[in-house]
Amino acid sequence: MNITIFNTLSRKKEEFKPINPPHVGLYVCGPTVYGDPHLGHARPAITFDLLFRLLKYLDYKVRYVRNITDVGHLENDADEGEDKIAKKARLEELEPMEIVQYYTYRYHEAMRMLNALPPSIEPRASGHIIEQIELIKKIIENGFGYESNGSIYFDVEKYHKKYNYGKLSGRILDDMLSTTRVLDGQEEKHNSFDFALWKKASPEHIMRWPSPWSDGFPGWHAECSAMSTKYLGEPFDIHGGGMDLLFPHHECEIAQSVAANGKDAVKYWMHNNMITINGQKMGKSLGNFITLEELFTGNHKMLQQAYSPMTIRFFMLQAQYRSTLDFSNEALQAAEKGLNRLLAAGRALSKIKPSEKSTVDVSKLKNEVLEALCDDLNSPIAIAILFDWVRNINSLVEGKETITEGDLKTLVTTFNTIVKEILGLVDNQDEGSKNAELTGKLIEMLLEMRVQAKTNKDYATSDKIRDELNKLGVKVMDTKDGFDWEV
RNA sequence: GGUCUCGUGGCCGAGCGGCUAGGCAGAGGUCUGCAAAACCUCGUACAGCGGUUCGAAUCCGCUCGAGACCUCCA
Repeated sequence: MNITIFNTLSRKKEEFKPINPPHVGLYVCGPTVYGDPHLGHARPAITFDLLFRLLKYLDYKVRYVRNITDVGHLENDADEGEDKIAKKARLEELEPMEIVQYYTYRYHEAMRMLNALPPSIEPRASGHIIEQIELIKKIIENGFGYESNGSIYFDVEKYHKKYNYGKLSGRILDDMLSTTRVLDGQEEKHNSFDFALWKKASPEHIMRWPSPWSDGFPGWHAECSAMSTKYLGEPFDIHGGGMDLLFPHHECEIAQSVAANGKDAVKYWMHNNMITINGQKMGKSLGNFITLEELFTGNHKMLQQAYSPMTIRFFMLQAQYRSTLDFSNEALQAAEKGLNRLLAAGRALSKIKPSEKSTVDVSKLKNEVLEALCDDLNSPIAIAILFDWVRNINSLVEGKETITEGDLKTLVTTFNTIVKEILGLVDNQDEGSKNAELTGKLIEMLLEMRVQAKTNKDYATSDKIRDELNKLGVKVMDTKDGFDWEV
C-alpha cells in the first residue's frame, strides 16, 4: 500500500517514495534536555512513533534517528543568551552533564510509558562536535560562513543570492531585511538573521571544545545537519519535528546542508502541530505547560484527575497530527472512556464462539484502517473504523452476529495487530505479571461465590461481594452466563 | 506590522463539490433481582454575508472571530 505524506516543502500531500527501498531514513528533532518532559514532547514522539510502526508494518527497513540536544541551544535565537543547559546547571549547581543525564533519563522514562518505541539511534550533540566542526569547515570553504571574533556565522544574504533561503517556512528575506534592523549587541553578525555555526565561549563557559576558530561550542542548528547526514546519508527520506521548529531551526538546517553539499538533504519534511490549552499554545513563557509526570499523577492545578499514559496516547491519536489539539479535562476524560471501550472489546474477542457462517466482513477491517493510516497518518479515521468493529465484536459476543472459525482467527489477529502493534495502544490489564495473574484468580474465586449466592437468591451476600470489590477498584459486570470484571 | 493556519452539533474531533465519520456527554428502549456493561433508536451541525455550480461544510470574495511563526518552546 502506498503512503502519502504532507510535505511541508511543497505544502501538498505527496506519495512517499523511499530513496533506497526498502530502506527508510527517518530523522526527528528530539528534546533539549534541560527540563522535565511535558505534554508537548509527547506529540512528536507519538506522531513519529506511529509513522515508525506503520512503516515497519509495511515491511520497510527503517532507521529512526532522534537526537538529544545537550549543547548549543541558547536562550534566544539572536545568538545572545545563555546556553539552556549551562543555565540550568548554574541554577542547580550541577555539572552540565548531570543535567543532561538526569533529564535524558526522565525523557526516556516518559516515552517508555507512552509506549513510544526507542529510536534506532539516539545521538547527542555533544558527542558529535567533530562532525559539526567538519560541517562548518565545508560551509566556510564554500564561502557561506564568516568569522567574527572567534565565532562563525552563516551568511544568509550571500546564500540567498545563489539558493533560496526561506523556501520551507515561506519567509521572504527582503521582508526580513526591512522589518528587522535593530542590531543592539549583535555587532558580530553582518545581519540579524545570520545564525551562529560556532560560538566562541566566554571564559566562564563550562561546555567548550577546541576548534580551528576558538574554544567554544556549536550553534544549535549544526547538530541536526551533521548527525542526520552521519547516520542516514545524504539525501535521506523524512525529517520530522514540531511546527515551531519550522523557522528558524529547519530553515537553517536546509541552508547548512545546501551550503555544505550543494543539495538538499531531506526529501520529505513533516511537522506536527501544537497542543493548545484553552485555545492557546502551551509554552514555557506562557506558564501553562503541564509535564507528563503531572499528567500521569494528576498533580497539577488544572487537572481534575490523573490520566494514564495510554489515555494520553489515545487522546493524541484521536486527532490528526497536523491539527492543533486542544487540551481539556473533558476531552481527556472522553478519551479515557473511549479507550477503555476499545480495549474491552479487544479482551472480549476471546469470548466469541465461532459459527457456520459469517455475518460480518472481516476483510474490510485491515484494508480500511491501513488506507486511513497511509493517508498522511489519519489516525482518527483509523480509530473510527475500529469503533465500528467494537460494535461488531460486542454483537458477536452476544451472538447477534456470527462468524466462522477462520474469520474469527483473522479478526483477532488483525484487531490486535492494529491496536497494539501499529497504534501502540497496550492494555495494561493483560500485562501478565505473576501478581496480576494471582489477583485475577482471586477475584474470579470471589465472583464464583457471588454467583452461588445469587442462585440462592442471597442478594445481601452477592451485593456485598460486589460492593467490596468496587471499593477496591474492581468493576463487576454480570453477563448472561456468569460475570465479567475489570480493574 | 509581515507571513500563515483555522472557525463543524453540549464537548473533542474527521470530512476537502453530491452518498451528510467516530468518541464522550444527553434522551428513550432491550437485557437484568438490582447495578454495571453491552446492544438498538434519537440530535440533521458546519462563524456571517455574497458569488461560482444542476448541487458547497467542502471552490472564490468580503466581514467578523481565534490562533501560530517572525523571541525560548515539541
